[in-house]
Amino acid sequence: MKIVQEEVRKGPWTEQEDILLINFVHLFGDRRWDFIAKVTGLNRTGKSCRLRWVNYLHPGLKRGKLTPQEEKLVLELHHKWGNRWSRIARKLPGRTDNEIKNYWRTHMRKKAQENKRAISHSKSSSNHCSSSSNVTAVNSFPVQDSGGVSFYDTGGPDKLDLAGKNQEVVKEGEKGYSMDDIWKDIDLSGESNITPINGFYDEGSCNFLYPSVASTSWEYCSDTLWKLDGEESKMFLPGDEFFPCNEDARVFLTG
DNA sequence: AAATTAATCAACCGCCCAGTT
DNA sequence: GAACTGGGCGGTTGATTAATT
Repeated sequence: MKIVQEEVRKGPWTEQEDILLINFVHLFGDRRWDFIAKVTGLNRTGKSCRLRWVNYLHPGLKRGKLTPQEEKLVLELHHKWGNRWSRIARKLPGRTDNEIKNYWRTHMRKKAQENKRAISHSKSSSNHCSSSSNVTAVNSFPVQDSGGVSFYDTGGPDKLDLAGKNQEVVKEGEKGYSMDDIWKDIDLSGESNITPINGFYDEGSCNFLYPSVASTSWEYCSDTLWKLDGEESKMFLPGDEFFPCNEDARVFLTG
């Protein structure tokens, strides 16, 4: 008899774990993550389950690269809100905060490198520069360095708000690269033609809602189980042997 | 073809906040 | 009102894949 409690599982999710999680989320909704973590018997934390659901399993998630329109929107919204990824993500249907965060990271890294190159080139080739102030900003751009403060943590207009939240008030400019600087930087590299995308999003009309989990529907589940063909998907329906793998869940389901 | 570097993605960590007891 | 707990968020890291040398 095994008495020692299994360690909490970490690392990549298996397909079976995914399927279990999907099933239980459809049953219990996407709120009670600790409970779900327990009843699934996955030995994952509630947080881990939530993350997996939100970032990967949620129906309606888009796959693939951001479209140019989405990229524009991200830039625009980041300009507006800073690193409020989840907030930005809400304006991009089907995209997660994680995805946007990753995109931004990549994007800004690329930008920094491009600028670095451009500057070193302009330095060596000539000393006339029409926008020296921008160059100063760009020069102070700390090129990606994992650990320490992220160079792309620009803070944005919400900086004070965030700083207060994190109890680390950072004066504008002390980090070397303010939000304005980044925008100057982007201007420099020819992306200044970002204009508000009318109609694509607006504060009041963010109506992109995934089908309510509470109103569990196995039809919409078919979207989620994209990897399964009809025959396979049958096996994940409630009542199937694969379904409740945990005693708690069995009790819960059968009453 | 192998090695190296860059880009991307998925997941964890730690902090904070809101709700509950 | 204090303590506790769960969920959400942003930051960071590690693994994988793609591109380049």
